[in-house]
Amino acid sequence: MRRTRFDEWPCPIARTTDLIGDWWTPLVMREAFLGRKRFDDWVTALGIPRAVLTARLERLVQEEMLRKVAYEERPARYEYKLTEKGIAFYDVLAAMWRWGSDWQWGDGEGPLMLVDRDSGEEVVPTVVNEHTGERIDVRRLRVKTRAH
Amino acid sequence: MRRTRFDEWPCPIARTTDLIGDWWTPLVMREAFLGRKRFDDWVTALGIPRAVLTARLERLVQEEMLRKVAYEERPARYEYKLTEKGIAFYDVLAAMWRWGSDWQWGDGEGPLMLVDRDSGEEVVPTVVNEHTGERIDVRRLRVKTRAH
DNA sequence: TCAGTCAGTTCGCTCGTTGAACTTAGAGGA
DNA sequence: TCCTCTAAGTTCAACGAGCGAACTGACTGA
Repeated sequence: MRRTRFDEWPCPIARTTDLIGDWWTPLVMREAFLGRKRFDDWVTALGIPRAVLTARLERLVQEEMLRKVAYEERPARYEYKLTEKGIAFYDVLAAMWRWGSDWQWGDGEGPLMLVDRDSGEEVVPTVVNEHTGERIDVRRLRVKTRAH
Repeated sequence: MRRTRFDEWPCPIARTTDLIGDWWTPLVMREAFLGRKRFDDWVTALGIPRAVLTARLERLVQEEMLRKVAYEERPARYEYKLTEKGIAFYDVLAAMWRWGSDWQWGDGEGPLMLVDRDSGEEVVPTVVNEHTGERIDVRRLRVKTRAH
């Protein structure tokens, strides 16, 4: 049977899960942020099967996270550019980066760090409440239907 | 063939992808944050196939995001409690929540909101640099190996 | 005795992922 | 002319994973 789809569920976590629950997809986006634009860039960098990459890129284009642009006409050659929606997705990767660095290494610190390209200072992603600037305490949270 | 594993890759995004790339897993965690503790709670709330839930709970226990605790001896009955690592994972779900709310609905605003249990005020997750409190600009980022 | 609860397991079916080979359209060199 | 190379895919067989439904085992309560 077909995998249960979540992309019409009325919950933002469910819809996002539907997208990144496709195996490889977050890594395809990670590579896009590292500047990969072409089919073989991803194949080489990730070792992703070509048929899978075809499917993932198609989905990401359809979701308007990437835009497929011809950079050569004869023969037809394409590259994939991040859209505004795709760029915004970096926040999700940054949260994964932080949690993964904190908790997925035995000694409590991952081997890689993010730094500012100019100043060289470390950038440490953290999730806060936009209104207060404070970290979010799940135990004080409730879900509410937005009035329309 | 076996799905390519990312859980030993030296990148926090890859390792986190390996975990949440398992179909259903982020939703299992979402339900844990809503207070689900027992096997049939998840089956009822999500409609997840029982065999899949068994596999997901096993993985989450092995990853130490949930702890399996007997709440009854005869017959043996278990519940699953969030650990510190599991609670920390909320940040990833919050980032997914925010991005999903902003971008996965046509009109730019999801149907649900997070509010403070006491004050009733809206809580809007956002990802910032912990050192500056400012949003992260991907174009100014570089990845660096941590010196050990 | 019989229905109900809970936490799973088992099963047959289908879908998705994998690695390798192949395709198509052109460029550049001997 | 022929050969090799590049880029962006497509095709294919094998196999692992997800699907729904039915079943199990240990108990409880009517």
